[in-house]
Amino acid sequence: MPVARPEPQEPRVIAHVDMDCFYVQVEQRRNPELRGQPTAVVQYNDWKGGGLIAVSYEARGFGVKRSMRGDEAKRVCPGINLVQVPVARGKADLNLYRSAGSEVVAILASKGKCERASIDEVYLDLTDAAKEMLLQAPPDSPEGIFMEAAKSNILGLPSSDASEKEKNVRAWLCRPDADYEDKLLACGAIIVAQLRVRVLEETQFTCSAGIAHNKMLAKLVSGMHKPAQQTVVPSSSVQGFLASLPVKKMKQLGGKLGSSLQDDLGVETIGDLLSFAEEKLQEQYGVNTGTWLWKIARGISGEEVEDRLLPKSHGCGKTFPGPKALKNSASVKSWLDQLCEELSERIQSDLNQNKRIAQTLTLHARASKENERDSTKKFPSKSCPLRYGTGKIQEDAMKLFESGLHEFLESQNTGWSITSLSVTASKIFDIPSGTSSILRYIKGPSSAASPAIPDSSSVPDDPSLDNNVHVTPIHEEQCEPSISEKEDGKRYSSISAKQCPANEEKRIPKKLPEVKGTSSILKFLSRGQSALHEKRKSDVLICSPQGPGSSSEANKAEEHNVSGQAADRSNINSGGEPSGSNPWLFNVEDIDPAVVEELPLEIQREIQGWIRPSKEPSTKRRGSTISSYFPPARS
DNA sequence: TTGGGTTTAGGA
DNA sequence: GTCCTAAAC
Repeated sequence: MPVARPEPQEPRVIAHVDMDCFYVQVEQRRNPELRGQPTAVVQYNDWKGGGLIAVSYEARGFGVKRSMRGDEAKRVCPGINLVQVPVARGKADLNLYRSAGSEVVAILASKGKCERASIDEVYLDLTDAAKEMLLQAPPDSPEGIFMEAAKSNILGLPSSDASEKEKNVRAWLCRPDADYEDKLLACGAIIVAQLRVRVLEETQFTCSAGIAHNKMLAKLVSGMHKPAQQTVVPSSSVQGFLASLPVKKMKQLGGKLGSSLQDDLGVETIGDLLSFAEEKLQEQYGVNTGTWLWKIARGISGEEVEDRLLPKSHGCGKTFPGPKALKNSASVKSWLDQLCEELSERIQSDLNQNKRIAQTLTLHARASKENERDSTKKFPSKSCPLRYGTGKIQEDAMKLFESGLHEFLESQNTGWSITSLSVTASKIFDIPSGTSSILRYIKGPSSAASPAIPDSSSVPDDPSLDNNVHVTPIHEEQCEPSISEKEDGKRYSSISAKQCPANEEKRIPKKLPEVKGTSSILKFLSRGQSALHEKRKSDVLICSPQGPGSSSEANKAEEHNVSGQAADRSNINSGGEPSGSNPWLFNVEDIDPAVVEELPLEIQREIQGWIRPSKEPSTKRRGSTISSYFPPARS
């Protein structure tokens, strides 16, 4: 349910930028012969020609719709070019479009706060830039307005023909007698026009945009004049605009809530909402949603533009419709392996390129039982701490699946079939710059010179340091946690030394001190050059993923692993290596527990306080202090 | 076979 | 914290 946010007092300048039929444009850049032609991007094509996921404006002219199949599109537009989404590991591979989206974001983020809203949309908060322009170089003459800005659409600005429209727009954009708000908006429109031109020049992609005083209005109009145009919403035109806007067009009202508004309250347009008291809306939809509805009817939306250029999670999934449904563990496993392979690759590049670590692995599935059409029961999603390494992710995902399947079947002996599978990596945190690896903490700065693929023998102890933990890199399948099934069905992971050949000589930790209830741990430790209490800080990052079975309440996980990662190494696994071989990720099972016990008490206490961050860090500052990233440990 | 694959958000 | 649903593109 939507929630109203407190709105800032000062007027803001917010833009929503939306790429025009983005996937098509990406394909047209790859193959310029497709430019100007009716084109659509389809994924898969064996069944009815594949599903359309993007349609060029030329094809739309023929009546081609996104809801169509390839065959249908061919029927209404025989000349259409159907381009297939790349397939990797038996599933659609969207990486091409993701990276094209990043190119655009990189440009749009240059003028102010930028929020990646989806693969092809961003919000911008241009308030500061607009104020700056108003102060330093306000638009003053109609002729001085450059073309792209002059082609803007100003909501509520009347004009009879095209040439008069442009004249009026030019005049509006530099009206000396305008309100402060309108002047800011005019500057915003100019900035957005400049940005859109840059996007086109540097990526060959066109986009459309909305410019308004809040996200809601910017979003509502960004698609109003497409393609390759922008629309401005002056405050004076808001009420008139909303008065006739069908409720379903409003973001958040496209589904059940919007239907309920129509069916239960007889509300057809946003304007119709004005006749309902806030209290009335609250009793119908709850306090939060009620207030939200009351406000949007008045064009009020306090939602802020988040400063975030990267996605908050990574997921991959695939559906297995009808006859393709998976009916045994072996086929589930092989598909899960494929999905996990892709996921692993993606979180690995996120780590390498963006210095971010994901903490949670979640498995979703849809299932039905044999003989039971419309089995109401849902397949429960399951999650666990995310451990880096393709093999580990595959292993953990399969365990999650099995656990979900048990619950789904409720010990009935019926057959089942899986119609969709997906795995998601979430709770992603920045590794702040200036951190060094667990190696550096444990072994001192010299360890930075470790070989690309070190093993325990190549990382000799340094007797000059009082800390001498043995660390070996993760090798795929090298150290396998054994999962034991208890009577209650809960799983507990444990590790035995003999399963970990590289550590035969070492004692494997039965448990790492008091890392309880957590899935993964990110924690800085401070230490001085030689003495741990020295003021000078050289930060150490440690993250500690466990596996399935260790994340929930009654959990008595007996063992935990830690992986540390050298964030400040420039050549950190550059270029997306197979995840299992990142020499800068370590598992705690590879660390000699005796050494942990030998750590200074101060550090041992720190370790005992390790706990996953309870909330999103309060700020997104990079390189800030420990406490601002990680709230104080509880227990 | 419900456009498929993702991503985000809020509430229980 | 986990899991679910709604919604969007």
